[in-house]
Amino acid sequence: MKPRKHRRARLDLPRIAERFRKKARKLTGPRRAILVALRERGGPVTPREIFRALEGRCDLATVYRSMHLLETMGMVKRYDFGDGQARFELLEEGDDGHHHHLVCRRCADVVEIEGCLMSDVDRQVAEANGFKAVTHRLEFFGICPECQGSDSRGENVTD
Amino acid sequence: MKPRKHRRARLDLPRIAERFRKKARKLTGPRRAILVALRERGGPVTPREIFRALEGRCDLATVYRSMHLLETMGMVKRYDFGDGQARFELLEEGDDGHHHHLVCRRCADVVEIEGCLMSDVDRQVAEANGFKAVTHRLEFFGICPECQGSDSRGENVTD
DNA sequence: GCTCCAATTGCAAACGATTTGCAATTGGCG
DNA sequence: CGCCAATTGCAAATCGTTTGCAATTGGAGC
Repeated sequence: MKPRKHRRARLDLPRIAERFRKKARKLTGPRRAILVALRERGGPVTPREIFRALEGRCDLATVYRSMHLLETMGMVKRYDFGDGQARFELLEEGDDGHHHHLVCRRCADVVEIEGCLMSDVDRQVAEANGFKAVTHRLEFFGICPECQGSDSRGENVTD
Repeated sequence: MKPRKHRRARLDLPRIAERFRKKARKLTGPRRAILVALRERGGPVTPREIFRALEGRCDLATVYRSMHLLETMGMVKRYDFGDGQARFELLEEGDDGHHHHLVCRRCADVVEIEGCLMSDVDRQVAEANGFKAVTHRLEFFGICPECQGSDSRGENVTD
């Protein structure tokens, strides 16, 4: 069995209900289910995957709407692996989710890269170009250990 | 007038025709026009922008098909700024196009960042995780000098 | 220059991810 | 327990991109 690749954020429902209440939002059945599904996975998940995991307990449109809400509430972070679908990762409260991923081009398996290797590059880039509020988007792509043996073509995640 | 932000690759038509011929491809009117449009811009362009620049001289589907072809021929490089549309940049022969961009979140203006600041990070990431053939995708986002004065909300390119 | 045929194109329909309008449903505060 | 704004499901709409197909066109060979 492979080692766990993603930590599973706690799901402090009372605290979450609290955060919803503060914004006059409801902690509904579908939303609760989505949060659970997100925690189950730990890593980045596509809306469709969440939808499938929910087995009819919630509509796909609702998943999308919920992801938007959770994103604005800072409860999930959106990632883009360049394959045309968004991915969302549950965040611990207070975590800004700034880290990067290493994605297998064959099996789409995702490894979390610890720590942002680019701490001050944003600042350098900002200064060098007169920009403000510079952030970046960085993801790595490669072939994972399991896929290195298998012969060339598989599903391609990106590039 | 703003300084030019992107170098304009030469358009050595005879040489290009040569490269097409070698692959039994035709250097057609639409393709020639697309190449010219790409050179005009210099920087990353969306298929739709190319289409508009061509003013009916070629269908949008043809633009897409051409971009695929040019990409496989190594004549353009595809970039993803996370706003749901692809961008393509004309490459000089021999250039692998590996550089990054700084995109204004307000006006979508793009500045080229010289040199890849991540020369050996790919290798480090590969080794640390047992992956092979690791590459990365990195783009910066911020607010450009021109947009820093204008008050908050404008069109949002990403994030 | 002219022929011929594979490569290419335009057009319209198909697609897949995501968004939205709307009427029916539902949390949660009073 | 009731009310009402927030939310949901469903279907239709959007948007970027791809594809099927019949008509068109480069360019290699004559």
